[in-house]
Amino acid sequence: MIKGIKGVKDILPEETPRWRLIEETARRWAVLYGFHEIRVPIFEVTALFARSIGASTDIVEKEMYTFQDRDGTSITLRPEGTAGTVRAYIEHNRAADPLPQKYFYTGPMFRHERPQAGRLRQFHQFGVESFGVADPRADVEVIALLWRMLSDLKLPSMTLEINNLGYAADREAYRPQLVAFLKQREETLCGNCRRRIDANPLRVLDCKVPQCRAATEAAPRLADCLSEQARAHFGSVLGELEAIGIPYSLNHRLVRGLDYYCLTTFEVTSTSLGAQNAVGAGGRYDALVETLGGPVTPAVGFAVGVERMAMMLPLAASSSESASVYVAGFGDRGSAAGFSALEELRLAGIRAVTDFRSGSLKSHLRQADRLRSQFALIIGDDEVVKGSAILRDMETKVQQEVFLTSLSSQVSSLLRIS
RNA sequence: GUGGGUGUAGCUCAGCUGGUUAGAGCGCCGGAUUGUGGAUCCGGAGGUCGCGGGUUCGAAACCCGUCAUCCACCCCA
Repeated sequence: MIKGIKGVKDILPEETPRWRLIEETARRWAVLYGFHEIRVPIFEVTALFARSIGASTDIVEKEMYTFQDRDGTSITLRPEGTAGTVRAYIEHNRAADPLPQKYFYTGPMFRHERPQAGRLRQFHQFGVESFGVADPRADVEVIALLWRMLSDLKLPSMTLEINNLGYAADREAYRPQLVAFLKQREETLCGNCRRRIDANPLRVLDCKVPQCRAATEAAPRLADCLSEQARAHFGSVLGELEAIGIPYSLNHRLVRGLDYYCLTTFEVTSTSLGAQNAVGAGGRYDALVETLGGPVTPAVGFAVGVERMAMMLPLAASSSESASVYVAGFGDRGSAAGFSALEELRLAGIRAVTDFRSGSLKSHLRQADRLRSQFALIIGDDEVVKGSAILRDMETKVQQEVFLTSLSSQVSSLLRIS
């Protein structure tokens, strides 16, 4: 048997209503906040991701699905959505358009990781990117959208954590202080963190190993090295969040795994998720557009994991999609008439189904019951002779005769009454 | 990449310290007087016991390997 690829899941019909609820809710809120949908390719030239996400990040180092195109160019399945959106923004010279440049996207992302609860190799994100506005209220707008969206879905036990990463120059000033501090306690750190001291010291602060946490408790804080502008920016973000009633908690250890973030970074987690507890995350990335060859453009955005949101939504929340009419045609003439009636109802916009395998009225009604149809349209040979059919209300068992010549109009009016 | 758990019917699982034709519940199909569903009763279909070796008179069970899957580390959405 040919099976699906490891870490790549089918989303079966039982689950798709839940997915649609998530996607429709996200879309509705994004539009409400003035964002417009963009659809970018799921694969790009490898260099795009390497340059934007950061060469020394885990994603680029070991998690990308990279392969050679037929002409030898290196192609990568997108591991996240920001890089492609920024590429499109630059390529189509969207900066020349004076309208607010606010985009949202949704679709599959790919990372070669070991599958786990809430972690897949093909997973889905919904994300937004807001280009061109350095004002802290742009950060708040994006965070508010994220928070309102998740609240609307009534996801349980969510917390918003936020931190200030400052500008690149701030981090350059801070880095030697942190490295010096970490080198002193190198012995107490986990192997991973020892390697990080040189590669990406900020990440040590985000390590979950208890010894590392304890060792970095007294570490110098980035917050103390921040420039006046960085502090001011973050201060207004927090102020505006309070003004519009969005609860947050400061987390000075919060360091995102992608290199392009600066100033505001945030993450929404839930305790009801398991080990992979991040529902969504994002931040400001003022240098990325320029890094990728575009004009200097401040930007801020976030992405949420659709699977992780789905995990927290009850399966029962899915709306029923049962048909209104089950057509029970039986006998030689009856089943022929039933097949015509089925098509006629559908052309009239009535959701109608049948089961071609069923030959007896009994098995038809059993199917109608199982499919939770509102009505059964019974057509046997006797009815065909009379030029009529019987419309049975499956719940009240009330039956009514309808004429085959005016079938769809009669059925629609009866459907409207019930 | 590193650990640990689990692989028996479509689904959830049982199968005692190795013993004959591998089971249950749910689901599915059919029947219980002639053309009326759900409940009940009866019957039926459906399984290379993940795969490959080995031990044994005999393996679903024990051993080795392998694959898959789940959870955790790591990392992140």
